[in-house]
Amino acid sequence: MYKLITTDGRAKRGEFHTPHGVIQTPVFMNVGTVAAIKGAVSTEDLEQIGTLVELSNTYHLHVRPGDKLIKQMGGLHRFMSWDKPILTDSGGFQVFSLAGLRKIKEEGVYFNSHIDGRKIFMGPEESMQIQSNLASTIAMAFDECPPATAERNYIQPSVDRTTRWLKRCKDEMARLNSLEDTINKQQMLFGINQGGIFEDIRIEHAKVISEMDLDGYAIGGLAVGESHEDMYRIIEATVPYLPQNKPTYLMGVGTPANILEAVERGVDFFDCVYPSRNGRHGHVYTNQGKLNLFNQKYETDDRPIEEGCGCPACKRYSRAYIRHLLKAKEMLGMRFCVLHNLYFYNNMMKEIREAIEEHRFAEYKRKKLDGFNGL
RNA sequence: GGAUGGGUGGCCCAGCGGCGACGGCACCUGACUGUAAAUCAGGGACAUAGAAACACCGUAGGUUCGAGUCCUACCCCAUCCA
Repeated sequence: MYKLITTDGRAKRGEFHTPHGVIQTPVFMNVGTVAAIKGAVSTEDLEQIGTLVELSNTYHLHVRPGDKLIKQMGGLHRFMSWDKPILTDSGGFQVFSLAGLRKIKEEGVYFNSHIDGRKIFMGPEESMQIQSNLASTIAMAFDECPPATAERNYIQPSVDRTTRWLKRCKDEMARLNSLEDTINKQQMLFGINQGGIFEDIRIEHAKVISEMDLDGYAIGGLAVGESHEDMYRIIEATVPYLPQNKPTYLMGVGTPANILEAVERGVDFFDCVYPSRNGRHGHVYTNQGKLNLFNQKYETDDRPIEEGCGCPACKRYSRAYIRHLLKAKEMLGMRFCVLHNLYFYNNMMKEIREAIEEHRFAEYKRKKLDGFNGL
């Protein structure tokens, strides 16, 4: 259940109530695809860096260790010892990212496993069954995420099929939630809007799926190669056609600047691999922009990544030390960078929530963007 | 003193007459958006921010249209013998 606390322009400050607790929005979900945030980040760490929601992936957990195993181990929450909300992505993104290893049909998608090449079939029903076994808080509908380069005549039939798949997802989810041995009988389902960079297709699709009374709605298929201008234009055009009494989730986005722009356009949920992947690659976020700690100029830099930052890395360690760890390929270096970046994102969302509550989001956003220096 | 093997970017090394010199590591730089990513790409042998020109394989000669590659001498390193 989504409760709107206040608005500031089109920016929304809300609370999303789930069986695993309340999610304060806008929120950034921390991505742990295979039930682990890459970079040796533990569940205790997540508690320290202010993580509100963890995100995992249907396709990846189905391939390894297997959703049935996770069900046998009591579900994803128990398996990874995390009792706050978990959102599972449906495998729809893998239709995009593993494009070379799959075939799309009306019934679903045939993948060749990226691990051992074996055939895996995933359609809407399979995705829901897997997510039900994982027992995540929120399940995502199984969609096709087409690339930004896709033309109208590819996008339209793809979106139509995604709509048909969504109906099948909804029916299957209802069936699974009513079964005796389902772990999370209150599993929620978010639908996904598609339509590439074509506003009319996006809007039409938003209208159709809005009538399906789902728990939340996502905008998918962005940040897949289109320009920022196109991305912001599509968000701005689409959000008003999604239910305002439900959360809106912009999938896979993005940079701190992307998030600020999208919050301003009414988005509540975000996720992105940037903070963790960039962290592993030694790129760290600060309010003055992004630093590449591999750069020689940090060799003897005794300052923390960011002065005044409350993350476990900044409270104690210098840029020079972390650079050394990274250069020496010590996992600790990556770990510090990932912890810092996730803290930075989680903390920025907290600041965003406060700014909206105090109706000074526009000013907050402007100052933040000025500081980022094009981040 | 003798024998043998060897000296090629910061390091390890390929090369066996067409090389303006392969590869790895290290170094420098960049990319990464619902994670096939602790990954990927680019750079540099002298010089340069980069490009062009000039230059390059221990040193000095020689043979050859052409030499890192063949020959001679010398210097250095390693191992063995005295």
